[in-house]
Amino acid sequence: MDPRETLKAHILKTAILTDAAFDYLFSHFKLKSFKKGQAIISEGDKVDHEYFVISGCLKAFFINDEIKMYILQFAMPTWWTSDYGALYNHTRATISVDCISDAEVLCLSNDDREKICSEIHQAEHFFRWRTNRGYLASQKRLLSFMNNDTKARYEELLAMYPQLYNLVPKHLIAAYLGVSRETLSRLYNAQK
Amino acid sequence: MDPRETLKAHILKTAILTDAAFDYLFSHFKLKSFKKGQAIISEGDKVDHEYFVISGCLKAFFINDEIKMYILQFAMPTWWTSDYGALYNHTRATISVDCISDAEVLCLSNDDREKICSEIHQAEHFFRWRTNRGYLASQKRLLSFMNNDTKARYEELLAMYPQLYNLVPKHLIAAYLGVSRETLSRLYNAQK
DNA sequence: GGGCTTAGGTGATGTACATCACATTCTGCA
DNA sequence: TGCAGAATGTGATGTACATCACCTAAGCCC
Repeated sequence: MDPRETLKAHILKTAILTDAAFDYLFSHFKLKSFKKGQAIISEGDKVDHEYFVISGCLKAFFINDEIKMYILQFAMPTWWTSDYGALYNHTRATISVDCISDAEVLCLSNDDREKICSEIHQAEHFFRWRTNRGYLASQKRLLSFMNNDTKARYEELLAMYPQLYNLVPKHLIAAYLGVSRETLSRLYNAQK
Repeated sequence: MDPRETLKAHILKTAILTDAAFDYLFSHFKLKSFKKGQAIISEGDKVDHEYFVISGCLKAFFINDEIKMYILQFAMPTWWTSDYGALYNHTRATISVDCISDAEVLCLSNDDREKICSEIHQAEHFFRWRTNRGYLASQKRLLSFMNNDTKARYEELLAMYPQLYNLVPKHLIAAYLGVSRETLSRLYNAQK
């Protein structure tokens, strides 16, 4: 769970970096610890960092008309999260991020990412591939939304992240699936 | 509508390239023309190219259990499309691409893209930003799916792409919105 | 450890949508 | 130009889900 080694192993899966280059890159990250329930990005905030999860679990979510919450992403260790729309377009946060459990994250500022990307070709390569994976995951989820009913999406989610079942309260799973907590409850309590 | 100038203007919005570098990059693209209705990628195909639309309109879609079609993307001029999952993971196409109207596209192979990205840092930069924009669009659409009803999504789509209303048959718009053609028909024929 | 907050279950009811069925128009092409 | 197939409209009916209302059980906190 060493932050430096976690990030290093993660990046070296897709990029080739000398130790010196990685050390330089790593010097731009700041380690922060958060408590369960603590907010990292709140709606309306200025957003200038993205976050790499070392331990714990975050959620990135959107709240509409002050009532309903939709979860865009559960961020587990080695996942990246932020309000990327706000981060890239320099607008205020519409997506919030907070901690489902105590968590440690590595923070990287938008400016530093762009600086590193322009200085180190392989860093740009890494971030291209990371974004690409995010794009494919998002597209897959979109298709699943159009194509599958709630039950199928629920089973798909648990098959992909079995830890979630114990880690995350059920109403948050409902908010990820885009259904009411009542519907989710009825789903897995149904006879058969 | 010169293909070379269209691509050049598109790329120079996010990357800095000398004329020579752009010429080199451009030499890897092949121009192809397609007729309305013609398939570019069919389910089960080996996928090794992505496509930059010069003129016309394509659709990228998924068909489930041989019956229902879901449209992931209408690709208009200066848009990129492919089955990126298959392209990056070297698997067979699950997403198909075909032509809604006659179309001209520039084709770039996966190998050539990776080659260019490793040779030209600014090309890697461009493709990172392109993917990033796709990711943000996909995330926005996902949120819209969870948060808005069909009518709101229909109006959102037409506000963003007014040309679609005349260019694209309504049952394809329904397939993009993820509702039945009947529901869409009733929606905009409703009194008021 | 009593009370308060949060998570979760369950019934009753309403609604947006799918589905099926069929009618009507449009369009391309032999 | 006339016909086949595609696109579109519309009614009747079924269903998955939301919503509201209320209940129980499990943290958590001074």
